[in-house]
Amino acid sequence: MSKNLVIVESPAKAKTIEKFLGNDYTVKSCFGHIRDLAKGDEAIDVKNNFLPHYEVSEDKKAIVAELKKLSKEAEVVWLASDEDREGEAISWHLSEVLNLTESKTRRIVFHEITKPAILKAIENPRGIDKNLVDAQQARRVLDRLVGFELSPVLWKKVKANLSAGRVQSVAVRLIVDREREINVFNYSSAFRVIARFNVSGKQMEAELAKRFETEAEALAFLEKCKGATFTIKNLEVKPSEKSPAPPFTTSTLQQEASRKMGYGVSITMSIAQKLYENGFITYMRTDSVNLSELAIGSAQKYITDNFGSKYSRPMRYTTKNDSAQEAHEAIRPTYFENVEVEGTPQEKKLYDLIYKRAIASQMAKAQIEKTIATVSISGLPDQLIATGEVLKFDGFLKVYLESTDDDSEDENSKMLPPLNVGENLQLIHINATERYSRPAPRYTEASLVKKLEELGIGRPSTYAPTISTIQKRGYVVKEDREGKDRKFVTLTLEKNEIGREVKTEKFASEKSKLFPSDIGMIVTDFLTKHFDKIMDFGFTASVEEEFDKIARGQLGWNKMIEKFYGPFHANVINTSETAERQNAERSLGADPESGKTVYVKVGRYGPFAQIGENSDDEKEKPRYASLRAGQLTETITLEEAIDLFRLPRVVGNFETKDIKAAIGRFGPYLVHDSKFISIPKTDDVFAITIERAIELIEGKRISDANKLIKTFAEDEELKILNGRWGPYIALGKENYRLSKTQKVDELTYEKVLEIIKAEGRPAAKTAAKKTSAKKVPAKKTAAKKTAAKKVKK
DNA sequence: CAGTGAGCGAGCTTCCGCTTGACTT
Repeated sequence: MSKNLVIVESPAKAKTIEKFLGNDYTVKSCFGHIRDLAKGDEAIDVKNNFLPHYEVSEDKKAIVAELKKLSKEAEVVWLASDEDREGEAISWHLSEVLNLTESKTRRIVFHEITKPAILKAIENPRGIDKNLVDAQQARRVLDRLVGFELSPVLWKKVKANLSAGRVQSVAVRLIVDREREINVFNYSSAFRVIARFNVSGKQMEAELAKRFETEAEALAFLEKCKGATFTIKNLEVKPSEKSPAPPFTTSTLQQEASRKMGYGVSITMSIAQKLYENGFITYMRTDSVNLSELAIGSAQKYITDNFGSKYSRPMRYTTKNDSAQEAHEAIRPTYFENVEVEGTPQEKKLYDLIYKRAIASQMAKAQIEKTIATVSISGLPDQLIATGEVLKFDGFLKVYLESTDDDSEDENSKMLPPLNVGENLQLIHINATERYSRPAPRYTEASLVKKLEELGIGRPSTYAPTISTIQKRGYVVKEDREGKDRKFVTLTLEKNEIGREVKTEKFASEKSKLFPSDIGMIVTDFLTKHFDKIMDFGFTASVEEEFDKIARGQLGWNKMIEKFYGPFHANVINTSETAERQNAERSLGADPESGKTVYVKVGRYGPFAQIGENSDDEKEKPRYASLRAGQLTETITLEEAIDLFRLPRVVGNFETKDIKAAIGRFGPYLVHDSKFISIPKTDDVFAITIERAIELIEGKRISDANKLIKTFAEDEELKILNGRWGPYIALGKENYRLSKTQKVDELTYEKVLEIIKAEGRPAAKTAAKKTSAKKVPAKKTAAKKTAAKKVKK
């Protein structure tokens, strides 16, 4: 048995480090925290100075037993968990659980997994920093107290199974606040004027510096431009430069993968996890932009060898974020020589992104020459401005261009044709187009992570789980919304005549955006009203300051918790006793048909509308109807609510049974003889005729009849069915895929069993994964081609 | 899978952070 036992957090890390150290060292992983607060409400002894009761987690018992055995046999145990608050606590828990004596234990830390860093760490051991451990205990205890005292208040006042916490509740609040901003947003429009000229065979555009608030003003301007002369009055050439972005942290990786590939944050993390486990990239949960000296050196070598030394610009980035703990390196390829790696298409794509971002961060700035041309208009004081950009030196743009969140109207700078001061331009046309202002955009998963990181809320390891939690609780939904039509006016001056056109555009269409639900809004309002301190965006930052004081030994952790818990707990008790039950009830007005009041509120099965009062009288019973997806009790109008009661509606009678039309969870449907038939998007549920309904029913009968291809005498659960993607095997409720080359006639019972066995899991899942991979928009990842031609501002 | 909208009443839910598999929800 080896003399030294080294314990790190991650097994992949253990494997790497073992190679750096000699035979005298055994390197094991503890897989993160080995102990946590006990499950129930008794985990913290509030009356006894908040004494925490820790338990070894069920899934860690085996590894703890192994570590116990190995540590007994070893002469020295090296605790090499991460150098941050959580890492220090992991080392402390290890020393407690493994009964390590001080003389036998060494605490070591390193920020990068390179041989020199590890060897240097071994030479500089220290003891466990108990102050830092206490800061972690304060963090842990505070989160438990907040979460486990607030959640039950919600069960009592809103709905069962809900949850609240320091991180998740603020995340939901951000989304609720943003939604309301959008709801009350005042759309205003103004006329944007763009002139197009012909300059010795080439075209160029110039924009008026100001916009006109009204159509009349825009029209008056165009009138004055009739017959005017357009002259280049001034040319200004300004050199400028563009710097590469720092290498990825967890948050920036999630943002770019979302913008460039359309991945949700948890997809990105699981792909990155695979790349890490395969040794292709460094650790993917990090808040640091730091690169090891070794990495900087090898990037420099790669860039010089492949692009030339003028492309190399070794750069050490520093983190701006206060809350960063920087226990790891930035996310980078382990070897810059690996331009590509083996793996799934998704893994290859994400690797490519990480690779390019890291290498670009070590490359020279791009040199850009910006030209601003001012165009005067005879007889008018106004001027038009044309801007152009020429890329003088591409630098890092050779490999990578960061994208931005705001999809603002494309102001892609173009090259200008050669121009001279005093030159008269030949006008093609001038457009004055009505443009609308836009509210702040709704959050995507990734832009929410960005916001949370800015506020110092949450950690790299929790961003993705937090986003899942708030969706799982039903506070937030991620979905697409179809845009609405809006009219806008375009005035055009061409050949000295002014034309007017009214066009239609879609606006407010959304793709994979986060929307609050009624419950999300109710819970946010309730918590903000009664627990404003915890819902404050600065709450985490202020407790972090206290944790830092604890870490510096200036404040006892129990003292800090006591100060917080006193008023908090009193507030919990008070709210629990006095606050009313929340159901977001709202009266919308009178139903024009019956004169009864129309309400909306949230019940056990979700939000619904109600006509008439609750009453004991059988005849006076109110009518109910569920709200549809996307409708909120907060914003639904009386008309929309009344509309809900038009369904289900009897379309007519067919084969002695009624056909009813309604809208369910999966959209509009018909029901006839207790069979359900979806109504296609091209039909209107409210207007569908009996003839059309019968046609759909008969169509469904035919496709159902064609569905069954083959049955087996041996097992009546087993069938060959015809589905959307061709024939497949159905066994009970499980489906299995058939290969394309498989001829259905040749399928015997034995053959089918063989296929099922080989598959090992239902075909439906695999198929779903495949399509989702395909759905990802094929946006340009390679900045290579585009970057050489233009630079996006 | 899809309609419901109640209150005689059991026992459950829940936090944030650190790590990966096991596993078909």
